[in-house]
Amino acid sequence: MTDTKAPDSSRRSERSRRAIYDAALALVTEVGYGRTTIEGIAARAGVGKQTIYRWWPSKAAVLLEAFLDLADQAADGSYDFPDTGDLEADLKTVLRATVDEMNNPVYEGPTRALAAEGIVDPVLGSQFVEKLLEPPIRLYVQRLRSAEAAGALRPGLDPRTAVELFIGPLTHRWLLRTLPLTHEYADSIVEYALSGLSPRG
Amino acid sequence: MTDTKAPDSSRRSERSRRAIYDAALALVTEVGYGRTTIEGIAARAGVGKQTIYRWWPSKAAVLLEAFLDLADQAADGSYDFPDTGDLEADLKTVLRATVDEMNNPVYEGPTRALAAEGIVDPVLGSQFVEKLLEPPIRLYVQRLRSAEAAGALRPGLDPRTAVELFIGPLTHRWLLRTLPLTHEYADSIVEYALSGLSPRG
Amino acid sequence: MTDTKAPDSSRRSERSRRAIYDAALALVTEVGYGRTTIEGIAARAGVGKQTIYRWWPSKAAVLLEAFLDLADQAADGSYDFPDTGDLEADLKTVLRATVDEMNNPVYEGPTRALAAEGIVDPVLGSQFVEKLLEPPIRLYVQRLRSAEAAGALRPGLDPRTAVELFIGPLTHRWLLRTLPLTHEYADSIVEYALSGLSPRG
Amino acid sequence: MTDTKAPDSSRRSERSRRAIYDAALALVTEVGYGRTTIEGIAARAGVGKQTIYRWWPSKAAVLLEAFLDLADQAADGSYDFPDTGDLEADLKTVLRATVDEMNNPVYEGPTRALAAEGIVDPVLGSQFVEKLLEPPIRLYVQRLRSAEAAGALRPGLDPRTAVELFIGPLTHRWLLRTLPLTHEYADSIVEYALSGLSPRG
DNA sequence: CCGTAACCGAGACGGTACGTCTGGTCTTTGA
DNA sequence: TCAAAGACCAGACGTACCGTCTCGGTTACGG
Repeated sequence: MTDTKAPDSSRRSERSRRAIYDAALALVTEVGYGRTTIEGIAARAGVGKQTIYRWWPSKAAVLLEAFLDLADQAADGSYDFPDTGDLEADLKTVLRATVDEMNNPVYEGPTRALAAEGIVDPVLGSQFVEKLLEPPIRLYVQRLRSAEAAGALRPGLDPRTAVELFIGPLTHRWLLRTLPLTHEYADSIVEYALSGLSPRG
Repeated sequence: MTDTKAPDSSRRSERSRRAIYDAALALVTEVGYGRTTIEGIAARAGVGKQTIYRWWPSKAAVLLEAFLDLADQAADGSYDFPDTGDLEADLKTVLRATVDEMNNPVYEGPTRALAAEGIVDPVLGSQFVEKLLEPPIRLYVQRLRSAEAAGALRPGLDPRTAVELFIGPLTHRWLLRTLPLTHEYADSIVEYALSGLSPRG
Repeated sequence: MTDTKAPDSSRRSERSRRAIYDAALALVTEVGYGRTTIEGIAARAGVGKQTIYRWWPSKAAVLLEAFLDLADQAADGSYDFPDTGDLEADLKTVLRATVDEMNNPVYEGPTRALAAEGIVDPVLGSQFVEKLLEPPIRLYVQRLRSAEAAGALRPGLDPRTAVELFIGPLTHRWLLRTLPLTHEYADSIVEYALSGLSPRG
Repeated sequence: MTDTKAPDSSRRSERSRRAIYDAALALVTEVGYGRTTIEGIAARAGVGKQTIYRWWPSKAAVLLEAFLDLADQAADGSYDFPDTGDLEADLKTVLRATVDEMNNPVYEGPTRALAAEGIVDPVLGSQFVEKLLEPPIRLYVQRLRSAEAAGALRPGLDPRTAVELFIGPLTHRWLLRTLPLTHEYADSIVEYALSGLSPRG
């Protein structure tokens, strides 16, 4: 046995959890992920270190939950994907919004830190993907299916692969900072992906 | 002035540098990036810690150089991009090779570690991009220009954006581990990007 | 404020303290003071370095306490000064014992090291004097006062100065190793100091 | 054989030696013995480290020589001991001068440092004693012999032991800082030692 | 008068230890 | 009965010096 005891989650202090979330997010934005330490979070939250170790396995896990909590509060369940009937316009709307989010300094720091951690740590990575990335991707897939039904897409395409044709390039530029992420770039991606690079017959 | 003194690189020990590269790569593959320490590298290389700190600013910088050195040795100046006249086939060849590299456990560990570090540290990130990513991208751009000249591409496309339509989705799957990276996926990306997702007129 | 935090001494681990004392004394006798390091003490005591730095400001301070602890154990409260009525004999007895102690290799190493450190570091020096040197000196002073009352000493002498007439020369030979420290020397000191160097009237 | 080569002292750079002496003394008075390093001396003297290691075995040896050189310059060969015919007065004159020297901050730092080092390192200690302490002691011995011849001392006394009755207590107070070193103390020592502590017959 | 052998300044090197910081565990204490 | 507080073992951090070792440059003999 490694775990001597499993903590009783019903007795968990809501107060402490909130304080830990707040402290973690504040520290990450103030000093960056690398200089954020568990000791620092505990001190700032007015909480014993053990209270953190009891409930989370790592600094990244704390931050992921804190970030999800933040996102939940912001989202109010408002998750949806526009469907005006014009696929190209809808995709541009969403990708431009994504670009704005990626350029928003409030989210950028923590998200980069989590993505980086997830790249190296598969367990965290899968949580990151499942909880943060998959939900919007599923909305893309839905929208593409409806477009296919409406004859706005070639039939027989794999929707997952198609989605990645849009978000792959964006993520690439964002993570690797090769070139600036702009609305124009988002528009180009949509146009190129829909029309194809080959000359039209 | 930040640096009070710059070391005299003409007196640098080639022997030590090589030993440090070897030790760094070995440790990263054996115990992972997170558990690789500068002390560990120094000990394994039979080198004083100061010899590392004298020449590199961080663990990541050591590893980046070590990895570049490794790549240089492997490459033998063989960098080129196939140009058989068949753009689609050439792109598939290259993307499949990229997939193989990304799945090769020898390169995967250090590359992920460096990418992750670069995501969080802009200075390292720009070096990572410039030294590892840009060279192949420039070959893509060349190939696309030659295709455009041959009438195999729609005229007026931005070649950088076009390149990212291919490598963006691949990088996305690789870094975020959303779905397995296969040759089939590489082929699909090429086909989708060239033909476009919209129904052909 | 210099000290940001003072550790809570009520939660101090007695186990660690003992282990540190033992390790420190063992190392000093085995390899000498100069080659005794805080890292070495910590390793030998099976203790984190911080546990030493938390409670002592320096290697010398650790050793002083360890040595005092050793002396306390040895002493059993047995501190006293002979008073047979024969001042000269009593002084010879005590000075001969002091000579024996100074020649005892078990005590010599640590004591010399502490004395040397105290000579250079006034803070440590005052502790060394107060805790190790003063107690026996006070016994001398008492004995001399009783001798004065008994008419065995010239009246009006400053007892501190008188004491130093005995222990000063001994300490001088011991610290500076000018000539060997023998019982004969101790006897001579007592005789010379009591009778004076001038011809008797 | 341990030393492979002995350096050729005839080719030694006088310039470097002087610069090293100056740097060593300056550093010791500025930052103290403990924080004076061979690297620091070399840098300050504008000298390669090897030039120090070539000619001296240790930091203490450098400082001892530097200090002897300083003393030689100050002394101008003026070494002598007053002999007015009044032994008590002569001794007080000399001891008061010694007290002044011990209290002189210019000499105090380096001398304490050397004494401390000599206490722990027997080789250095014997050099310290032989070169700095013995010469004046020999003058004392001479003066005491002349006093004995003049009938100012009890016959048959061991002059070395007698000398230590004077300088032992002084050294004791100086090194251990038990009580302040004053001219009055010097006078008392002379009086007590000459007349003795016992009541005069 | 010209090599050659040494010292010299400079500083990179393999190391050791420093004192600090953080990770994760274990213990005590107050509410 | 839990959580705050924080001491504990462990060990990496980056720095400072150690003493050794080249490396050119510069004297200063000795053939």
